[in-house]
Amino acid sequence: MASDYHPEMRKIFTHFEQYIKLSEELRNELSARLELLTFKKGQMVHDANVVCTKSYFIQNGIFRTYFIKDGKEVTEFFSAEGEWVNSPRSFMQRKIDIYYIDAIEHTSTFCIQVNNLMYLFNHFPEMERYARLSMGTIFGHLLERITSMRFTTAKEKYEHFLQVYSDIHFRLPLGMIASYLGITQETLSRIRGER
Amino acid sequence: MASDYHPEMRKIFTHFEQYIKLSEELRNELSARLELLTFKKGQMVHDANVVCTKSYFIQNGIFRTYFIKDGKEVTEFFSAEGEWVNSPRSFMQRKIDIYYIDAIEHTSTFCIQVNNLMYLFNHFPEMERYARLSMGTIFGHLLERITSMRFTTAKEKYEHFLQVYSDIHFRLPLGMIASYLGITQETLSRIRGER
DNA sequence: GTGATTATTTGATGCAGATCAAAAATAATA
DNA sequence: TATTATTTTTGATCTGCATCAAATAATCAC
Repeated sequence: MASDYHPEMRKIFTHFEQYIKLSEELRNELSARLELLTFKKGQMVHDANVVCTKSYFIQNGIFRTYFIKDGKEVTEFFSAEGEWVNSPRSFMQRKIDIYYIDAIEHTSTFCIQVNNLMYLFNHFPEMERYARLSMGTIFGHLLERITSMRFTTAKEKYEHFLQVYSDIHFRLPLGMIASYLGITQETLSRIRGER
Repeated sequence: MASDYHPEMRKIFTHFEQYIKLSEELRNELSARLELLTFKKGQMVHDANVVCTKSYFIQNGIFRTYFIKDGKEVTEFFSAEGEWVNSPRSFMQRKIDIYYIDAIEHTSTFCIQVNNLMYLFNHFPEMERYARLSMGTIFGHLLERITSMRFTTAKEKYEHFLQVYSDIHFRLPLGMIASYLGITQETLSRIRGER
C-alpha cells in the first residue's frame, strides 16, 4: 500500500492505472526505468536533427512540439501535465523527423529511454495493452483535431481550441497558438480583440 | 506451410505478419473469427446512429468514412485494400459517434466482431502488440494529414492528396475529395481544369 | 435506350483572412 | 530602471476561395 517509490511517481502510476492494473513487479520496473528530469523555460527537449530516443511524461509544465516551415516555427502540439511527449514517428520508427520540442515554461518530467520501454513491452504484456489503449485516446483527439481544422472559420477554430485547452490556454503565447491553428497572429489578435 | 484456411485469408495474414509472427494457433483463431463480407457499391457499412461493433479489413474495393455537417456529407477518410475500417471512437469506446461508412465501389472484406477481437487481445498478447504497432502507422498518417491541412493552399492540399492516394484517387468522386480536403467542389474542379 | 438524377464545370461576385507595414505593449537582460 | 529584444496590436490593402447561380456532362433507373 504505502510505497517506497519516489513520491513524485504517484501521478504517473495513476495515469497507467487509468488503463491497466499495475503489479508490484511492474511498479518496480517502472520506478527503476523512469528518470526525473526538469527543463527550464525555453530549453530544448528534442532536436529534429537527431532520432528521438526518449519519451517524457509531464508532471507539470508545458511542452511545445513544433516544426519549421518557410523559416517559421509552426506549433504541432501543446502538451501538459499527465501527457507523454516525444517526436512520435521518430520515437516509434527510430528515424529522423521534422519535430522540435521545447519547454514553454519550467517543466518537470519523467523520462524513459526507448530501449527501456521496449524491455517493458517485451516482459509485461499489460504494457502493450496500456500502449494500445492510451494511443486510442490520443487517436480520438487527433480525429477531433482534423475535423475541427476543416470548414471552420478562424474564430470557430479558436473557440474549439479554447475548449480543448481550457486549462492551459492562458499560459500559451499568442503567436504559438496562431500557428497551431493555422492562422496568422494578426487574425488571432483581432479575434481576441472583438468586444 | 500449405494452409487449409480460406484462400482469401492470405492477404490479411500477410498484413498481420508485417507486425507480428502468426502462430498456428492464432491463425486458427483468426480464421474462425473473421467473416468474409462483401458490399455493393453505395451500400451502407456503418450507421452513425448505432455503436460500431465490427471492424472490416478491406480485401479489395474502397470504403468512405464520412459525417454530416450542415446537412452535407463530409468525407473523413477513404480506405482501400489492406486497411482496417471502423468508426474509431465508436468501436474502441463502445459509444455512438458521428461517422457513417459506406462502400464507394463493390468491396469485399473480412469482418471481426469487437467481442471476438477482445477475446484475441485477452488470449494473444501478440495481438496487443499488433494493435499497438499498426496504430502507430496510422498515427503517422494522421500527423501528416494534420500538417498538410494547415497553411497549404487548396492546390497544395490537392497535390498532397494525390500523393497519399496515388493508387486510388482516380476512383474517387470529385465532390467527396473536395469535402475530404475541406474545399468546395467548384474550387477543386477549377484546380483540375488548370491546363 | 430514354428520361431523370446526380455530378461536374463554368461564370460572376463578395468577403474572410493573408500580407505588408509600423506602432504599442510586454518581457528579457544588463 | 534603462535598454534592447520580443510579442502583440492596429491599420490599410490585396487575393484566394467561398458562395450563389446556372449550364453541361455523366450516371442511374426503368
